[in-house]
Parts: sequence; C-alpha cells; structure tokens
Amino acid sequence: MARGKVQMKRIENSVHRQVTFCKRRSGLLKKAKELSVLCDAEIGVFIFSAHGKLYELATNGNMQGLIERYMKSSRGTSQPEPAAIETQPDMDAKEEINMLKQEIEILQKGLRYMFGGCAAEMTLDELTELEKHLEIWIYQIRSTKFNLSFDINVCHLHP
Amino acid sequence: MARGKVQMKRIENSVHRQVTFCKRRSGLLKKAKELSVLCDAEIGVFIFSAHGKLYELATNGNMQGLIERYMKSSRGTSQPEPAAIETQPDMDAKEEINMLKQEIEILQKGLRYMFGGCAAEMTLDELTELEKHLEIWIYQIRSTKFNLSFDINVCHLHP
DNA sequence: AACTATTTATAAGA
DNA sequence: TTCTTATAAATAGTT
Repeated sequence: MARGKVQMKRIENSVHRQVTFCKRRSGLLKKAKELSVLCDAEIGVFIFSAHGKLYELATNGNMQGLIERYMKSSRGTSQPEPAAIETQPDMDAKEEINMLKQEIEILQKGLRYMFGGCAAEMTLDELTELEKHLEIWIYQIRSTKFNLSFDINVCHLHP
Repeated sequence: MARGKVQMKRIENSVHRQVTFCKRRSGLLKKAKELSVLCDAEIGVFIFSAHGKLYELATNGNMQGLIERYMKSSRGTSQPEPAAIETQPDMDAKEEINMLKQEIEILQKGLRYMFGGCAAEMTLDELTELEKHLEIWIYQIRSTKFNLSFDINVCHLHP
C-alpha cells in the first residue's frame, strides 16, 4: 500500500511474501483488537501461515468459548455438507489410519469442549457431568428414533 | 484515524459506535481476505456485535474445517491425552480405513446434531450408530471415574 | 450514504 | 531483521 500499489494475488517472491505476511498479520490482529475495544464486540481470528503455523486472537481470551458461541450462532444457516473425508490415494495405509484416528480424537475433543470447555485433566465431578450429558443425548436420540419410526409408520398407513 | 485521533476505548455514543462498527468490520474482513490472498494463508474470523449478531469470514469457505484445524493446532497446549483409539491389529488395512472414516462421519453428524439443537437430519441407522458410540463413550468415562476413585483411595491409604 | 482531511498501514528501500 | 519513508488505504467527523 505504499511505494506502489499491490496486486491482489499471491506474492511470488517468497521473501517478500514472508515479510508481508509478518507485517499484515500484526496489522490484522491490531485492527481486530481495536474493533473489539471501540465497538464492544467479541472477535476471534485465526491465521494459518502457508507452512501451517497458527496465529490467533480471541478478544475474550477464550477461543474455545468463542468457537462454541460461533457454532450456536451459525446453526440454522443451512450447514454445508461437511467436506468428504479424503486422504491421499497414494498414502501409506498405516499413515492414513493414524491420520484418521487423529481426526477422531479431534472430533471427540470438540464434543467434550462443547460440554463446558474441559481444557485440562477432567476431575471426577467433570466426568460425572459429561456422563450425565451423554445420557441425556442418548435419551434424545432414542426419542428422535422413536418419532422417526412413528413417522415412517404413519407414512405407510397413508400412502 | 482521520479528522482526529481516536481514543482506544469503547465509543460511548451509540450511533457513532454503530457506524464505526460497520466501517471497521468491513475493513477488517477486507484485510483478512487480502492477507490470505497475498500470503497464501488460511484465515478464519468471526465477529459478534455487542448485540450478538455474527459476522464471519473463512478464507477457504469452510469455517467448520478451519475450526477443526484450529483444534488440532492448538492441542498440545496441555490438553489431556485422549483415549487411544484401537482397532483390531489383524484387521485388513482397507477395512480399517473405511471403519474409521465411517466413525468420523458419525461423529461429525453427532456434533452438528448437538450444536444444531438436534435439528440436523439423521437417518434411523445413523442415530442407532451414534447411540452406540455414545454408550461406548459413557463406558469409557465410567472406567476413568472408577480408576480415579481408586487412586484417591490409594492416596488416603498412604498419606 | 458520500465526502475529505487526516491518521494509519505498509511496500520498498536502506 | 529492523528502521525509514514515500505512498496507498482506512476511516473520523462532517454533510
């Protein structure tokens, strides 16, 4: 933005790209902080560099909480189908299995976060709490299943 | 930033605050987009206005995926080791991979089901499968609780 | 919503 | 990498 306009496309020179990434990253996080302070907003930002390094900002200091809030807010917005699970076709099978197991762990962790953001080792009380939630969930699922069966039967009665 | 500096604190006048929110919000999202294009980064931003309205940007068009990636990256930050996922050691690799993929799909659906207030569409079979997973999970929690109680008792026996 | 006077952000250079 | 500086962008206050 200075000493010449910049084309809005990937910077090919890798040194330039790295320098610009560093500068603009800090600029972006600063702007996010300012917006949150000036306008009383809660903001979450995460940036993955091309090489996979994570930089983040959560204005309430709690990204997990913000993600939960995001999940709740963005519901109903006709969730896009989750990306099909793809792995490299030429990948070693063992490697692929480990990748998938890792993903499962993440999903499980996501679920646990949802139930109150257990970020550390879970205490007995927390475990009991989680157990209770899961029981409720199972109960809800059984209700849904029941209703679903019923609907199907009704359909059959009124073709 | 123009026609006078701005104090870095909440703007008290609600009209000014709203206008500034609107302007700076679009500025922030623009900057995020630019950074991602110029430097080949993946960026997620979400902004909750003071009144709770959500504005978001995911540079890969898939906030869910970005959040999963975030979870993965930010782990290791004193996260509890998730229970190891075990499959039969003698199982055919292809079969195992398919099993794991299936499990991931179920967990993803389960998460959406929960976050979406049980609104996500799931078939009867999928619900049954999820139910089974939750039962296993509860079982694991009960084991952990049992072991935890035992440890506490051991402590009491050896003060 | 448009318009500017200024402040900020930052690209290129040192 | 860090500093400098010319310039592009963003935006605060105004209309």
